[in-house]
Amino acid sequence: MPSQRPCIDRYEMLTQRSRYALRALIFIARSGSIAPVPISVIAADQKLPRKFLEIILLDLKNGGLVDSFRGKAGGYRLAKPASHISFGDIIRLIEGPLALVPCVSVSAYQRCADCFEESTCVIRKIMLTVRDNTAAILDHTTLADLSIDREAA
Amino acid sequence: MPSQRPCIDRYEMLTQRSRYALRALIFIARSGSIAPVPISVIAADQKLPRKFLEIILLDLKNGGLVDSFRGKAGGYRLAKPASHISFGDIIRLIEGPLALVPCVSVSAYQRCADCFEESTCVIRKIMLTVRDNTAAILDHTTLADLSIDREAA
DNA sequence: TTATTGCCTATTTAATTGATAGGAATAATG
DNA sequence: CATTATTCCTATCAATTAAATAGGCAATAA
Repeated sequence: MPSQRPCIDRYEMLTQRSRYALRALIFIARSGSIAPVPISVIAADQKLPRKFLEIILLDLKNGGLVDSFRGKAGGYRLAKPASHISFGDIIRLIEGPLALVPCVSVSAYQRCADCFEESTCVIRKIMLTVRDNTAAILDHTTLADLSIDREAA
Repeated sequence: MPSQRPCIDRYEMLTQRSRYALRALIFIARSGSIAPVPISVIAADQKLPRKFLEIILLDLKNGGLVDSFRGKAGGYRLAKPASHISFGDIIRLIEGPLALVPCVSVSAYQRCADCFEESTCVIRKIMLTVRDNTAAILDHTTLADLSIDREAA
């Protein structure tokens, strides 16, 4: 085992936050309910840590993906039609840009600190291709594509 | 330096380690030299922190991507033809699996801890598509595709 | 023998991740 | 009006990681 890399697990993967966000939103979308869904219901059904989920749903609210309602009979509801909320939207909001290097990010472009010549950088060229492909897939798939009947089909 | 993290807003991106590894290997490949390239030359040309680069090159050596030679006239050399070393090889070695969730990783598969039913998981379905596309791109591009004349073309 | 080079072990600093805790604000309802 | 079920806010925690630096050991060619 190399010195600074003791464990075998993975580091560049999606965080729990993002996975929880996806699961929560998919659950809300599938519930089809017009009434807001309380966090306790989401947490119980999806077996997610309730308090942690609170923070995530707050981010989703601040990001404009859900609306929330306080007090009794409160909860969370999609802020837009399910067909207008893509995986890309969710992941960009919770996780950050899809790009693997800052210089190919559309949502948060930044020149690499030690870049010599961006236009001829071969790393950039490949990472741009990867980003575009990833974005095409994630932006194309929405919460509406995941309804229960599609699932059964 | 205000921060140890040159890119402040993004977290799932490639680490510096991976970028440094790519740049070092590209430099070695482009040098075309049969004689091993000393780390001091790589670090100076690419402006990489020398001691940090040592650790990275050691990982690349242990991973079978470079051969190293000690002593005077020592240094590093590609362990295989450039056409046999892909971006995917390098990134998997230094960064980890390409997959965004463990359950779609080929090199390090692991069932998600709280997975209900892998076969019907819609998150998995999409992340598998992303992984396959990413892997296709990164595994298809090798260090031989980055020669200087190609660059100029 | 000596200069040059890679190799090894340890340490440092700052940040992030995942999570928990306690309470305040808000709203429906008896 | 009081109760109760909610979201919202602030703070904290432990563990892990990234990025880098430092110092010395080991090998090897000239």
